[in-house]
Amino acid sequence: MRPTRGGDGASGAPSADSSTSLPAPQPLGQRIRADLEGKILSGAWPPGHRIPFEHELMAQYGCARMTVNKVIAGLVAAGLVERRRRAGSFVAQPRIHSAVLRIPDIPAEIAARGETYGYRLISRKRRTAEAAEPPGLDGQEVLDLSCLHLANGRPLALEARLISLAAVPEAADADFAATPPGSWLLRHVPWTEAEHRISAVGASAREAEALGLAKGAACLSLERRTWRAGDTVTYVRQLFRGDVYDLVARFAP
Amino acid sequence: MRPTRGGDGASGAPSADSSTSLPAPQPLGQRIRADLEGKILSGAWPPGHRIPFEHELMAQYGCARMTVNKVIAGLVAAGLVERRRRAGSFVAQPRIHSAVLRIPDIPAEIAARGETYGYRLISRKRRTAEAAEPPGLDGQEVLDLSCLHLANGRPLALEARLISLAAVPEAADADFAATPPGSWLLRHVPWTEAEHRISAVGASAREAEALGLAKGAACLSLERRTWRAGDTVTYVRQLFRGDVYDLVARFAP
DNA sequence: TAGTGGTCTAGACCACACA
DNA sequence: GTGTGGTCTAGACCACTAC
Repeated sequence: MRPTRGGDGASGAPSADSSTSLPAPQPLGQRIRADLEGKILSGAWPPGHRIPFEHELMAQYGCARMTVNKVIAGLVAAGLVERRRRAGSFVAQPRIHSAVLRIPDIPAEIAARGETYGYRLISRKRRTAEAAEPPGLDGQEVLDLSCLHLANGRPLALEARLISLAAVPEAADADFAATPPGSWLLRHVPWTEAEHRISAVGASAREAEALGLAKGAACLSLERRTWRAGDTVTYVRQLFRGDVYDLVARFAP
Repeated sequence: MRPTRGGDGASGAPSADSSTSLPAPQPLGQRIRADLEGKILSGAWPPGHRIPFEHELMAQYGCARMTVNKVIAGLVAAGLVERRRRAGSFVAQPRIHSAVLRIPDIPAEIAARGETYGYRLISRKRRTAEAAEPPGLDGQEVLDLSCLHLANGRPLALEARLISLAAVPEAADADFAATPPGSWLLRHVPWTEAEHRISAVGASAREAEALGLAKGAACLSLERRTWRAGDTVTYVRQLFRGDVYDLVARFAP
């Protein structure tokens, strides 16, 4: 026995037939993972196809069941595979349904575009949220902020934000005249859940003026509610000029 | 030794002291996972905090290292934890930057809302894509489809789609008069990558007429390019009525 | 009822990063 | 060196479920 990698026996023959002189420097699990992913993503194993049983893969790769089990568990976590007891493991139906949407901090986004970020605080009020307002902040004391994000000196987005002072008391002392509230919150508040709503709306007269647009011009509205342990931390509505801002999501299963 | 769950020793006493008559029906790994997640999501362990070493968790839960290793690997896959050799494992910085955006099939989306789905094929042409067109289909033969999605009989979205006949030759024979191309493709074509672009635009005269809107009305534009192994499979632009359609993304780190 | 995945163990050797 | 995570093993018992 010449333990190639593992603790004792099994040798784990990295590749039963290393036809082209591959010393297989890659961990065996990763090689199995790459093999299975390749079969699935190339379409060789279409959705619904039953992948080999764990004991078959064990024999095929000459490894322990734990090894293939961990690999398949990873594929399940990645949404590529579904498992059913007694029946086997199957290639999952691809779900274009979900995509990873990058919603960067606006300052970071603008910097990434190579433009100069500008920020202006429009108003800052401390008040009690009313029942009719969108987030679940009824009756709570909130900080009500309005601000403008600029790229290369031109208005890009108008932001209206409520911060719960019950959830984030430190916000009362923060200097939002210099720091955008989004950036400040990202650094100061842990959160457990967020909901985004993306829609297209025509700018109101007031909004159009702030953004330098004509009334009714198409804008992208991004609303976000953030919770921590069931309590609403903040609600924000960002209104982007439709002519200069897109959201892009790149997704690989 | 009374092997409660594990193979041989360790006993793994599901709950060393079942003071309240809890038989701990939950697998130990899931309990550890829930404990660690709770600490992270509640903010008790803020971003950057070092979580206990594997050998510490082993001792704390009285289990094998493989068990805690698998748990932490899962947290890494979920983006909650980062690991550095020799240094330890750390709570990852939360990234609001990315959210899981559900982009369902339009028929499924409408059905989920409790409305009746309707579909109308507007045009179907077979032609050669020109160089100036958005996707990377220059010079390829494509199927050029235009169709309308309706909810409760009212127009909801206008769809323009190109399907590469090189990548999907079967599409030439598909009956898109009855089946929306998106649903057909989901069932027939594996894919490896997709890119979405979401923007707000004012409807053109032609688009406004198809959707029953006034010219210039704000619409949500969803563009999607889908690849398989580097080749563009399909490009689609769906134009939703801004007044009746939102995209919602719910996200937990 | 038989066979699948679900979970767990008590070790082991290795690579790597830091002191 | 020293200690961390990275990976792997050769078993084991259990729960569920399709047949």
